[in-house]
Order: sequence, then C-alpha cells, then structure tokens
Amino acid sequence: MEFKKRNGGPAMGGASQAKKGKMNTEWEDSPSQFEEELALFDEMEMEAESGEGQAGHDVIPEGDLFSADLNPRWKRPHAPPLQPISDTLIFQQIDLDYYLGSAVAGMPGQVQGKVPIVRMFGVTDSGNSVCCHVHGFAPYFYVPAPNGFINAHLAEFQRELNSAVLKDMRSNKDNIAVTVLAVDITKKESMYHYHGNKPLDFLRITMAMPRLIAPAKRLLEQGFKFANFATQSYQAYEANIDFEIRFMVDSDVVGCCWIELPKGKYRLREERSEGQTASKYPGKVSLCQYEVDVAWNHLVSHPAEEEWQRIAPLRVLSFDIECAGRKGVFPEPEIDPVIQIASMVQRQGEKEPFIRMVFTLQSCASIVGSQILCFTQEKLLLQSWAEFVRTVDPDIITGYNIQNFDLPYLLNRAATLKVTCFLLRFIYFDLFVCVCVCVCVCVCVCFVLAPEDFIKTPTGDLFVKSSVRKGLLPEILENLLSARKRAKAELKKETDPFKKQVLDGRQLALKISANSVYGFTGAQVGKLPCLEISQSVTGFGRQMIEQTKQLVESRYTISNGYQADAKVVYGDTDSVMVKLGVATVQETMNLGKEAADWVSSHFVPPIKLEFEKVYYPYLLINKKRYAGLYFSSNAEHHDKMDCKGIETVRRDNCPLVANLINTCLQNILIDRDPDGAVAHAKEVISDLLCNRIDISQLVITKELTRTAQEYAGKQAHVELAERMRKRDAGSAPNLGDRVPYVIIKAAKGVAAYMKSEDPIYVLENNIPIDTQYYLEQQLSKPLLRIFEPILGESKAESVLLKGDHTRCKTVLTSRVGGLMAFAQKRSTCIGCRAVLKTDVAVCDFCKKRESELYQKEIAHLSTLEEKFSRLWTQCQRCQGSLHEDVLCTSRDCPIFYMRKKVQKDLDDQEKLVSRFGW
DNA sequence: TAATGGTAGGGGAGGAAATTCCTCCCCTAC
DNA sequence: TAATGGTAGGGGAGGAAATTCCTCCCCTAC
Repeated sequence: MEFKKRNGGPAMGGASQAKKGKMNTEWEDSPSQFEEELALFDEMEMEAESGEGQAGHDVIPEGDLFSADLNPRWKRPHAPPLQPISDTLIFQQIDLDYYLGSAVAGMPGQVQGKVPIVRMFGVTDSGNSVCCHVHGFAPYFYVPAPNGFINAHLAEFQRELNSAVLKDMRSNKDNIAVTVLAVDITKKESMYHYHGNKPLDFLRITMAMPRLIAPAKRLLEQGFKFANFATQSYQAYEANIDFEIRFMVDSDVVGCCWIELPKGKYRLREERSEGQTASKYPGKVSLCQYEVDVAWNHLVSHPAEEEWQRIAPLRVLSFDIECAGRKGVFPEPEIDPVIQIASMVQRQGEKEPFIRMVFTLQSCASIVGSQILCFTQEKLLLQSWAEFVRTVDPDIITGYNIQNFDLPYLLNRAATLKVTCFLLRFIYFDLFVCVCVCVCVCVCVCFVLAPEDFIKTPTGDLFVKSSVRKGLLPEILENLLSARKRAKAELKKETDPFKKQVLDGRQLALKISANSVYGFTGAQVGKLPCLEISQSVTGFGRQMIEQTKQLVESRYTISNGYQADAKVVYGDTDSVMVKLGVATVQETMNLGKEAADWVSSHFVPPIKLEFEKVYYPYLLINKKRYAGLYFSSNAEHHDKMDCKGIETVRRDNCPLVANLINTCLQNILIDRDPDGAVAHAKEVISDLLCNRIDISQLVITKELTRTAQEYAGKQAHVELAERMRKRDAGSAPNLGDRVPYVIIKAAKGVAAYMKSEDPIYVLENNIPIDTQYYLEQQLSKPLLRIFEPILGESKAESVLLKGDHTRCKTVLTSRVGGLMAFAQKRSTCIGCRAVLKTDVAVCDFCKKRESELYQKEIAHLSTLEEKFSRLWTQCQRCQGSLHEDVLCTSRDCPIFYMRKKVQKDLDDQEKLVSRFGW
C-alpha cells in the first residue's frame, strides 16, 4: 500500500492491475472514438450486471469477536487426531528456515548444547497447518587434503581446527564446547576447469553450527598448521552455501514441494501449558495444528510432477491499512494513528474470499459484502486485529507494499501505543518465496590434451569435449529439457483447463530456465561465475550467424536456379532475417524451411537452425527496431502485426504517439493504404495543435530508477518528482515508481525538465499544454521514420509537418503563473461574454434571452453528467464491483485522466448553472 | 546485510564545445 | 565652450544563435 491512496482509500485485489494493459491497447485513437467506446462499455455493463449477485453486509459493534460461535469461519478446519505409529503425515511445505535449539531425545545429531534444527511450515490436503522440526543435519564444507594426508591424521586435524575456532571466538555465549563435529576424507573434483578426470582427496569438515563455517574457512585460508604438516593455506570449497540451501539440496527438497513423513518415523508434539516445565520431550512451540519432529534422513520429498504439482488449500490474508495523515507529511507511526485495517482471506483455489473484514477506528459507513468492526480506541483496534490474524492463521500474508510500509508501520505503531501482545507468538510472517536451486558446474580447460579432445571457442577459450568428460552444465540442460518434454506430454493429455494452464506455465518456465542457464555464469554476484562460458556462448552465437549468412547467400542465388539472390537483411544474437525474393508467403515459408534444414546440416547436433516466421510486408527501421505482418501458423492470414523496439511497444512514450504510430502502421501494412495513413496522421496533428486531444493521451511516464542525488543531469521526471515532493511529500513518486507527466507551455527556450508537470495538477489548474513540443519532440521523428521509406525524405517532412493542418492553433492562457497571477477575476455574461460587475448570470442586454441560455447550459450539464457516469461505471467494472465507490487512482490508466477531466468540467458547469440562481 | 543473468543498441535530453551569424565599430576611398 | 563635409564599404571584434558532439538515461531485443 502506498500513501498516495490516502484520498481514495483501499483498493483490494489486483483485478484493476490485470485489466489495465488490455485497456491501453483498446484506446488507440483520438477522442473522436470516445463516444463509440463509451457506448460499448454500456453494453458490457449490462451483461456484467445481470450476472452479479448482491452480497449482504453487517455492521457488528464492538464485542467478543473471537468466540467460535460468532465467527466460526475464521478458524482452520478441525484437525483429526494423528497417530505417528499408524498415520503417514503428508503436507506441502511452504516455508523453510532453521533455528538453534536444544537436541530432542531420540533424534540424530549432537545431544549437547545448541544444535541447528531445520523447521518447515506447511499445510495438508485438508487444510491443517503443520510445523515440522528436522533434526540431525549439520553444515559442512570442503578443503583439499594436503599431500601425504592419511586417515590417521584426521583426528589431529579435527582437534587442531576445533581449538583454533574456539580460540578465535570473542565471546562464547552459547557455551559451545565442540565446533568441529567431524572431518572425513572424500574423493572429489573441483567443479572449475578440467583436471584430467582424477578425483582428489578432499577433507569434508562438518561444523556444529552454520555460523561457525565462516571463521573456520577464514582460519584455514589464513594458514593452518597441525601435526607435522607445515603451515599452509587451505582453499575452502562450498563454504558459501547457505545452510537451508545445503539441507534442501542434500534432502531433495525444493521450494513448496510435498513432504511425506512415513508412519513410525516421526514424533508428535503435545500442547503444554505455560507453567509446565518441559519434560523429557518438548511441547508445541507454534500455533500449528500438528507439530512434529523427524530425523532429516527419514523425510521423503516428492518431486513436483504429476499429482505432486497440486497446491494445498493455503489461506491467503491480504490487508491494507489507512492512517490519519497530516497534509503534506508522510505518516509517522509515532504520531499518526492507524484508523482502518481492511483484511480479506481467501483459500487457494477458490474464486472469492471467504472473509472480508474492515477494522475501523470510530464509525464507518457500511460497505457492501464486508463485515465492519468499529473500535473507540486505537489500541483495541490493533489488539483485535492481531487476535484476528492469529485466529485466521494465514499461510501467506500479502498486500501492496506491506513489507515496506504496512507491516513496519503496524509494528512501530503497536510499540508506540505499548500494545504488548501485538506480535506475541507470531511464528512466521514472511511471504514465501519459491527457491529454485540449481547447483551447476562448468568444465573449462587449461590442460594438456590431444587436439581432437577439446575445442577452441571464438573467444579463444578451450573446452574438453563430452567424450573426455561431460560437463555439469550440459547435464543440467538435459534435465531441464527432458522435464520440459514430460510437461508438454502431460499438457497434451490434460483436459482440466486450470491444470492445463499450470502445465503450460511449467513448460514455459522450463524453457526460459534452459535458455538462461548459461546466464548466471556471467553474473557479477553469484555462486558460480565462469566468464569463459558466458562469453563463449555469445561468441558462438555471433559466429553461427555469420556462417548462416554466408551459407544462405551462397546457395540461394539465381545462378543456382533460384528465383532471386537471397540476401540476409537483418540478424541479432541468435536469428537471421533473409530476403528470399519469391512471390508469395507460402513459397517463402517452403523455401525458408528448406534453407533452415540445409543450414542445420552444417552444424554439430544438437545445434539447429529453425524456420520461425515470415514477415510480409516488413518495415526494417534499424537494429532492434522493425515492424511487419507476422505469418507463422498459415500462409493465408497473418497471425499478428509484430512491432519490435518501436514507439508502439515502449512504455516511455505518450499514448498519442504509440496509438498514432500503431494506426499508421496498420494502415500501411494491413490495409496497404499509405495515403490513408498520411491523412490520419495529419488529422491527429491538427487535433493536437487545436487542443482537441485528451490529456490522457499526452501523459509520458518514466521510471525513477535512482535517488535524486544520484542523477548526473537534469531530467523531466526526476525534477517533477522533486517538485511534487515539496508540494506534498505523501503523494510524490518514490524510487522505483513510474512518474507520469505532461509538458506544459512556458517561455521559448525553457528546458523540458522545467516544463514537466503532474497531469492531475494540470487538469485541476487548467494549465495549458505545450502542443508544439508534442508535435516537434514526440510525434515528428517517429512519424518521419516510418513514412520516409515510403514517401521519400523530403516529401515525408513537407507533407506531414508542413501545410494547412499545422496552421490551426488554439492557444489557451493559463489561470496561474506569469502575469495572470496579478489579474483580477471577473465574471462574464454567459450570453455575450461581456464583463459583469456582480456575479449574476447574464448582462442586462442578454436578460431577455436568459431562459434560452439556461436551457442550453442545463443541456450541456446533463451531457457531462452522462459522460461522467459512463466513465465511473467503467472504473467500477475494472475494480470488480458495480456497488462500490471508485477508489482507483492509477496514473497509468487513460480512463482515470478522462474521469478526472470530466469531473472537473462537471464541477465548473455546475457552478456556472448555479449562477442563474434558479 | 540482501540480493542475486548479461550485452547491444536505439533514441531523446541536456550540456559543453565548436561553429556560424549578426552587429557594432573603425578605417579608408572617394 | 569649441569645432564643424558626407557616404559607401571592407574587415575585425565581440557576442548571440545555431549546430555538433558527447554523455547520461531509459527502455527494449535477444
């Protein structure tokens, strides 16, 4: 949640977000289409309304909320008794962490002192919550064994390292007696480089706690001496792997997978009252319905395939808080009270939330479909909400920006008000994140080998061939690709549309994972950097493109009996675009497929060149910028108009530019009507200069990618954000936000960064727009780029940017700023615009026409009212209900600005009508 | 600590540097 | 008070205006 919503209140759910993208493409044109669009919305509304039910609502006064009788739906389903001896416990694990605790009797691992215990939270198929303590897993890392090291040296090594680590500790609060649990010799090979396939002796060093890994690594690297061995530095391997990740890898647990605890292999914890001391077996410490202990090697983890891809009925709480802010100041938890917390709870897989609650301070108007709880004291409000959360026991807590605003605010506010029980016994409060672990490895070489055993990549790096040793990277790729194959096969069999979507998402995710496997070898921060690999991959790409170009252009020529000389017109990273010069799309497709197969035969499998698509016509503007009609599935009809890199797909253009270019391209490419495109462009330019373009079309947005101080130069969106911060800190855009702005009129030569302004501010203050800027800086260049190849350089400019359509100009004067700030405002006669002395409606001369004029203004008023109500219902529909106020203030949505504009026109018109005093 | 693929490239804006254009002024020819 | 022909035009100096070039920034393609 962001503070900017303060005026409007909470917007629950994400429906409006999802629909926004679609809306933008539907609004492609000047306001002349406006009426048609609105008429369409009306039809949609009729349909929507007929299907919508009326939910009841209650306003519940303050009282005993948490008795099960009053709100039976709040609690989780009853948990049937569990018999560890005869029942298998299966749950979906959704969060995993570890803590240091005392050993539990009967579990493996250290028995003395604090031991690391992995803790998993999860939910069963029946919706019961599980907390599972996993015992006996200890952290470890490797160092190469020194020359001459044998088993007999292990004990001495362990003793020396143990005492070195102990000595290194500044304090020993936990009374650690043993730091090094074990040292073993194992045969291992470094993942980096090729070492002649000879595993070497490594020492596996197991530590008592995760936080002891770092000092042990440091001491070994600094130089370590034991027995008769000389002091030497030991390079540590895998010491940077997080403990949780290490556990997950070793026990085959992946993010959100299903865990099975076989019967007889785990123990159930019992409820213990507070006074009771822990007996030989510890009691429950969480609020989960089942709490169990298990040995780490006894749990079974199911790979996320087939039935184990299902999702448990997780309880998702989404909430949003409102504070009573002071104008212009960002709310501070030490001062500003929380006045409302809106909460919804939904079960995974269900369409509607089953709890909708609003906790408010003081009274509140009823809200359809929601329960309202009113409190007289803020402290009670916070306590009750905390109790509510504990009762509902959500698996996932979500909301807009809650991690950065709502949650810290609530905690600080609770601390300020001394709400002691606020977070009592909250065990976990994190959004879960599916961790995708790929431990992966590369083989690159600096070794003496026969030339046929390795290859030299275009960057000059040497790699051994798979016949010598198979790299781990190819292995991972093969796993990913075969998993994708399986997912695709399942997708084919599946009939349920929801599961189909899941499977399709899965295969796409696997494809993207496979495509980006090499990516992390070039990452700057990562566990396995290997620049040789990432650079070689891109190097090969470039080389293969060059080779493809030569192959295609040498074979497909007139002298070889083809219709035309083929020409490679474009290529980027992994693709080439060939102009084959044949007459029809179908012929091009056939020839393209043939050429792809033929070129593939020159590459080493599995490298393959695939025919992908035909563009006809194709407008190539520049590298990474082109447009064309895309033919792939069939040669008769194009699948879509494909635009890459040009204004229509860039978010930092105003809709006016994107829509105009899009329409022109449609005219040119689809309708083959360049004259129509020119006419349309002229019309839009004329509309722009005459102020007939809606402001929503002129909003440019750019992301605030860094803080104001970090910018070297001055930029429109940065400067505006700073100005808005001075005006009202609460509503100003923050780091990472997109800043919407329009360019307003100013003296000649003033830089654009001085002329950027908040569209809402412009609307509210009737500030004139710099239409010339939009023509010269926004429209002209993109237009020329698409028309110049068609009309020719000089003609394009003279036809589009000169001529009668650029002469009609309407200049509005500002009501604020400049000399107008000194002007006195006087009413004018509604009939003849003559200046009036008093604030009546008409001058004496027009008095006889007063009734007629009144009729006219009333008619105008009702048109505006109708327009407004159409936009209003449009916004209601977007936020998902026709029975609630519109709360959305999305600055990305053109409808929002239209609504604001009409609202202001309506207000002005109402004032004008009221001057008649009738 | 927390977060955690990268590079290539287009194109607009701002601002510095280099260039052109304009005006003023002095001087000389006549 | 003291000094007192004027006009046209070349060309340099100074400064304004327009242009070019470079860098920063945002975004997209792959």
